[in-house]
Amino acid sequence: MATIKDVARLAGVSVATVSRVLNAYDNVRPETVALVRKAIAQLDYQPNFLGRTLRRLETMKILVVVPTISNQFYSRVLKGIQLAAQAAGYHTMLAITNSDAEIEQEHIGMARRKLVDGVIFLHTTMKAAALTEFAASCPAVSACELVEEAALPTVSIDDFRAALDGVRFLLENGHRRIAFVSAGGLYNSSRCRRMGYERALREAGIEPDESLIFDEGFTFNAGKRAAGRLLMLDRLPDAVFATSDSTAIGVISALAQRGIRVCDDISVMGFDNNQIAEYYLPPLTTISQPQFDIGHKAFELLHDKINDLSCEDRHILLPHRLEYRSSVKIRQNP
Amino acid sequence: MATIKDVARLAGVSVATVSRVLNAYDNVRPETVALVRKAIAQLDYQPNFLGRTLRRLETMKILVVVPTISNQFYSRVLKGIQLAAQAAGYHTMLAITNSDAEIEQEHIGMARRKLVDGVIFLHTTMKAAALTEFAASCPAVSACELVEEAALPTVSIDDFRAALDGVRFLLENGHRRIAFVSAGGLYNSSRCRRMGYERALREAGIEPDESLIFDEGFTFNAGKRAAGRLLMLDRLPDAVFATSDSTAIGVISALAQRGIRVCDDISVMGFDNNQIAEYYLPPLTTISQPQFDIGHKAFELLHDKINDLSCEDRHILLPHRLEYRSSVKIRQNP
DNA sequence: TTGTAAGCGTTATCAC
DNA sequence: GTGATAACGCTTACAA
Repeated sequence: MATIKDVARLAGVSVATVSRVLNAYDNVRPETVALVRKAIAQLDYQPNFLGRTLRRLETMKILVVVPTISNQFYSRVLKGIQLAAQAAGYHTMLAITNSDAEIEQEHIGMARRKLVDGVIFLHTTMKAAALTEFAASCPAVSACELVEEAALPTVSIDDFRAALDGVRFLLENGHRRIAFVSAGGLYNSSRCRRMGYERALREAGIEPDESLIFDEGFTFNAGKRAAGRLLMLDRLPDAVFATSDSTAIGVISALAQRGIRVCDDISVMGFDNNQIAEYYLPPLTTISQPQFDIGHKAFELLHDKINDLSCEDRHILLPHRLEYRSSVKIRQNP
Repeated sequence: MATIKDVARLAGVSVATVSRVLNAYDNVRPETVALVRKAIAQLDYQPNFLGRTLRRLETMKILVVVPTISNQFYSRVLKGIQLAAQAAGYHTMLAITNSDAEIEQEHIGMARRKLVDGVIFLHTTMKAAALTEFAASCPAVSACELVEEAALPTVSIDDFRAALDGVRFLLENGHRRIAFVSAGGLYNSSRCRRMGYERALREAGIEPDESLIFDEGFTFNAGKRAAGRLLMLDRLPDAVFATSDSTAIGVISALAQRGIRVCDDISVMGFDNNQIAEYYLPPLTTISQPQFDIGHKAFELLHDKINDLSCEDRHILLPHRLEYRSSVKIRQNP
């Protein structure tokens, strides 16, 4: 493998000059540039970025810490991050944690060992104090989760508001007994959504009923488990508000096996607006999150931090949107 | 940020000794080890891996080049890779190409610039010659695609055989006019599957009919487009063999909008066995690929190459399996 | 058992 | 404009 020295020797110049050419400095004679270019081509030389990295103490890499990539929600956010990162010349590394706090800790050691310039957390389970401590030593951003007390930039939707809107929609359409299927208290976003759910009920004069609240996780299987528990109730609720499309689908699929048809017998609402929400049968009513934008903005915030560790921590809220499809029975206006 | 020098100074030893302690050499006096450990703790020292990386000329990183991560198939393969890599002390980087050859080329430059120790391609669109050339300069493995003529290790299922089995199953159950919906000639795996499809038909004395073959891609949308074209035929086929679950779902969903019910009116078979195949309504009959194992094996092959570039190129075929679910109408035995 | 010093491939700071 | 040369943080002969 040719190095910068080989190029310098062949071109009859110093390594400093080669470096200047490589980095497009403008204080090199055009003839010299040509000479160096020729040597580079002749040797098929590719700069070794490790040298530059060590010298500059920057890796041009970021780490994205994500619970899973099996859910399309994360792939879309990742795509937003990746495109923004790429445009800024950064490469993206991925750490999958399965929401395991220990694995999460292990991976963020990478940042401390200078393997990456910054970290984006998606739906982290880290608590405010830990996040603050970490962010003090390394540029970091929390996406999808707004942890108000933590001192780091965040970008997410307004989860409270989104759940409020969703449940209000169900109530407006005549559904009164509404079950809530969520990932539980592990995530701040889940807690906010639950508060939104409860607020909407109380607004309608309904006291939240613990027996209608199911914390099972955010997977297909979680939905299936929740449906199993729903079926053990004395009577089915009018509607289910699920905090992810996967969970909603798990619920619908399990109910279908018992011959219960969604929309006719019970309404189900999802969250995220993954592609499958559109293609499922029945298509899912869901709260749409701007997944790509969340990712894009997350990188932007991180980039700002990398360039200036002391810059202000912004908390960005992006808009959600209720996407109506036929999994929810609506009141017919006469 | 403390460096190895700071630790050495504080512990009153040389940097060489600190390095020995860090790398757990056994020729250091226990008292000295203790001294160094104390200094490390006191300074909260974290070794900067860039130094080691440059010195050893190894990054302990691999790059996975993948068309998309929106399809759960890839997330599962990735999980297999990542777990195997992690166990061997490697970190995983991700490059998403959208099957764009140019983007693919750009990313593999990373390997040449020594940013990674090796590359795994998932469903690459690179041709045999290009793969061979690349693999000659950098440890590389092709997963999901068996490119027989290329000189690099591969791991995949036997795509010809898998399609053969799938279509035979449809034929055995009385379906005669069978449409084929695939990603087209871009991938070698698609070509093999098509050959399997045609072979199965010919075995049954049926001449493949070009008007029943649709090359639209492997997304939900591709399935939707294919369904649009299916509906323009004089009469619907008995069954559809789709080469991915997403495509199959796209087909089913679009047909449903026209009131055509899968299983009763037409049978649809998928490929991959993503989770959604189990949770869809109707649940999908599909060819199951051992996604996790493909990923795991791919890393194993790459690891062998990294340790010995001259090691033999193995072509590993992993077993597939037909998963029967209700999207296919089966012949009732009397 | 420990220390000295030469590198790994770059870039940056000086001189000239 | 260009060239020496010192750094970046670490590992590893070799010497002691």
